[in-house]
Amino acid sequence: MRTTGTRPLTADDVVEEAVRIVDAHGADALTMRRLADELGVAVTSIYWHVGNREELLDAVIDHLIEEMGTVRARGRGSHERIVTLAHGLRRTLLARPQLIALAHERAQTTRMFQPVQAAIARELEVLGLTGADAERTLRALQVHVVSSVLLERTVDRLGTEDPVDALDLFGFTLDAILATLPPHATDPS
Amino acid sequence: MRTTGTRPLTADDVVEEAVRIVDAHGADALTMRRLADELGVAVTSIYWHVGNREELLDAVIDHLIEEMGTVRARGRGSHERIVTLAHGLRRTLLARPQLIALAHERAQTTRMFQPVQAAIARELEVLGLTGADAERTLRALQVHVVSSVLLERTVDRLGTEDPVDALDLFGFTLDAILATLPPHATDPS
DNA sequence: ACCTGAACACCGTTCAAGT
DNA sequence: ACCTGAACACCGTTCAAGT
Repeated sequence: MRTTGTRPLTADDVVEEAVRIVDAHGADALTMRRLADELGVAVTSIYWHVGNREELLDAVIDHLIEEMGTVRARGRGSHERIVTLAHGLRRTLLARPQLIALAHERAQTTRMFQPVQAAIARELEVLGLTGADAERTLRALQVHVVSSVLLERTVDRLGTEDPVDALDLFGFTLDAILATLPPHATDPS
Repeated sequence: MRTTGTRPLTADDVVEEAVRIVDAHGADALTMRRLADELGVAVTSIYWHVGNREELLDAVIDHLIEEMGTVRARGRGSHERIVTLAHGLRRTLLARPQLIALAHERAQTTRMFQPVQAAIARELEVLGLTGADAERTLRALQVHVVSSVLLERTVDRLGTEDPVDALDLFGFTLDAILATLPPHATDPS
């Protein structure tokens, strides 16, 4: 809630309140009328600041991605560093289920991968992977992280008695992808 | 459109018309009023047959999955047969974008994997994989197929100049997963 | 530049009433 | 058993009007 002073409303005020509602109650709960109420303003004034609901939701995605702290690589070997980056991003994203749902709805999923993209590309270069090969591995990792997170957020409970743990499954395929990479010269393996 | 006779409306009539609308114009276009109009009936009569919109959408998913033809394994080796099953399911699902979107929205994604589940499990058994190990590989393949398809339907064009082909990417990770499997005794490798 | 109320064209759902 | 119209409580958006 913005301060109750006489300062005029800004687009940022609107987006921040929208983020608050989406975070707390999901994207469906973000109606223009509710948003206006929460801001203590007429519905129509929202439109002056953010255009319409579509544009507002895109702004909300941007805001949520910016809020995500930087994911850091750990360990010495590049394989290990990539594993920690992938797991780190997965964890960070799963903590923001509304972002995941929203980004998917609005076909903006790949933007969720950006916070680690450069870091992983750097590690691939250390491994001597460049050009099309690096591109392909990078995309494979992107699809794996983003889509796993996408799916994990919507699993219907399977009929099976002995459910496989999602984290374990994530690591399994991640390892399989990394096994296609060349071992690093200074890798202690 | 059902025949214009005096026969009373059935739940199947409603679901079939709903499938038609979803297939042609997407799930958003499926409003109770439009559906009623298309059936030449009052809105309220829909509720008598299918409960409400939620239940109707679940029925639509069931219908769409049933409509999907059986995916068949090809080739002699189990590795090859699993590859063809995975690719076949992927192709079949991608031909039904509305199913994918709908199933995801309604947290029913894993049902899309059912048409090939038993067939893949059989191949894993041939490879000597049983119990928890088989379960894990099966789930990894499920996550891979379903989530790839999920993501592929919503890719925002990436900024990169030289886009990696989605099919190639799918095969790349699929191969990586299969590389973790034991080679079959009678496999001609 | 910023905000308002009224109005339009939609939604899903309920319910009492008809045959 | 099956279908109806009226009504309720919502939506997003536009637009002319205010300051």
